[in-house]
Amino acid sequence: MVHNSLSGKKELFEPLHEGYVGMYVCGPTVYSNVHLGNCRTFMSFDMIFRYLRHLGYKVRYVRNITDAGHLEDDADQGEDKIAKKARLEQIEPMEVVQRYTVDFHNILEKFNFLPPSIEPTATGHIVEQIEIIKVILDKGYAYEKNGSVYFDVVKFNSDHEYGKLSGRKLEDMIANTRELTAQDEKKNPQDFALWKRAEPQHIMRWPSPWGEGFPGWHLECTVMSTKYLGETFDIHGGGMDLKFPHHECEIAQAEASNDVSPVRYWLHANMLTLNGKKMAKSTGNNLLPHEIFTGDNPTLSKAYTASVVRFFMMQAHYTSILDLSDDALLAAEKGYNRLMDALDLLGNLNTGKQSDMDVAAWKQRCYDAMNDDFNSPVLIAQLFEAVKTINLVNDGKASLTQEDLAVLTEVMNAFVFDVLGLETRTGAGVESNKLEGVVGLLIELRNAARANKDYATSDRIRDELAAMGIQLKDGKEGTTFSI
RNA sequence: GGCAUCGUGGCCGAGUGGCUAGGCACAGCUCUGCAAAAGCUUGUACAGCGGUUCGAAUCCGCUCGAUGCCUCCA
Repeated sequence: MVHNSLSGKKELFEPLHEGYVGMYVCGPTVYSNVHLGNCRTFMSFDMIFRYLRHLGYKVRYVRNITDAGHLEDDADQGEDKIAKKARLEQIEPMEVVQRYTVDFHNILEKFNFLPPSIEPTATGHIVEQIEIIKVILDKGYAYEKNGSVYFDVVKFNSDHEYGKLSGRKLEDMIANTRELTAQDEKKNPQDFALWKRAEPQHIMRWPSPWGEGFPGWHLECTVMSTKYLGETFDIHGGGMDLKFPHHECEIAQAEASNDVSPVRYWLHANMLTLNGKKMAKSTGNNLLPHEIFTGDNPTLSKAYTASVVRFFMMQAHYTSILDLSDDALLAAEKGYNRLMDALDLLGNLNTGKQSDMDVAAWKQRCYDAMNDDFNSPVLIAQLFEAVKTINLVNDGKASLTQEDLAVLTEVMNAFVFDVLGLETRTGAGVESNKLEGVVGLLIELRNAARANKDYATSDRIRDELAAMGIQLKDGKEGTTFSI
């Protein structure tokens, strides 16, 4: 079952071709550092991609990079975002693209994203974009004006339905349009650009039948999705904010050129807010992904690992608004640690003659959760049911048969690592090995002091390490530490 | 102003017509030289007001509030 934005309901998911899934997700416009909310969207689809693969589907996952054509405002009067940034920073447009594409990939790698099957760029598909504009022009759903080509929304709406995805009616939109200045070229304010004439100072430009220019936003997604997935494909994803106008325009372009509705299931990931408010650079209520890893932001009390953030995001359903705050991350970190502690125990549990847990039923509940519109929070609740059992078995208060433990281990690993994409807490690296040695020595000294009842010394070691942020944990099998 | 989504216990966050979500925090217990850590146990909430129903957090209506889009932002 998936939630289809087109119908507003949960529908049974049936791929177009049995065993295969085509999925397209609107990628970033690479003109600045990737937005944390954007990361959440991609993480949701990464989880969906992972789960579909886990179920055995052969998935072709296409996520584009928009490196041209995203105009500054939807009145289509603005300037290409990338060109603008390049001008401001006095560098080549492709230098901007390169810099932020690399940043995007770095951040996603930290979050343990699976790479998509294809990651096409808008600039790599200028020819295809020009071709589709010709088709739309031929069919009469677009018009050229002074070297620019606009999509004729009113014409399209006369024999198609514009606004069906976002629940808007063209008449309402016309009634609510503000007066915009310099709206001379478009027949209607709702029309959007397929091709924009490049002004003389514009540095991103390509030749076309209508003169030198650059493609309009929306078009690259239509072109690249149909090129790699076909005229109709299974899943189209993106952030909720792209529902209108971007996805609406994609539907219009595809229907105008191919006469078929392009997407069977529209999936929209909801927004991420920060401390209850939307993130915006202008208000300072903003948090960059790398600032979470360093803790270098006024809203955070400390740094968090990528897996903790990922766990935090997976604890909310992808269609719900999620509010990020320091308290919420702190809580998520503890829950994540508890999950990982249990996973560590899994390898050396004693098995018994009977099981105090119905592992088969539990496994089914895990799949039921994910089959219900990828309900990762319910899945996590189930995983914690297993954590409880693991801890009880570890304490000798419950038992599992060898077979059940094997199933439990397999299912836990599959969901935690393969589907949710979490990673273990690794302190790998030379520096941390040294640190481990040093702290290990201090632990030895402290335990020696404790054996001698020299508590002044033992407490001094413990408390001073604590002051440095290193916490000692006395367990049954000895003392461990965490930072 | 229009459209959309949503308002759940101290906090985060599932559920969506009758049966304990889960995590964090708090409390109690176990463990411990004392702690911390860890483990176990407990906690009965659904914005407000009406309505439908044998029964509503869950459906309908209204009010209030939030978030998103409509205008750059995922």
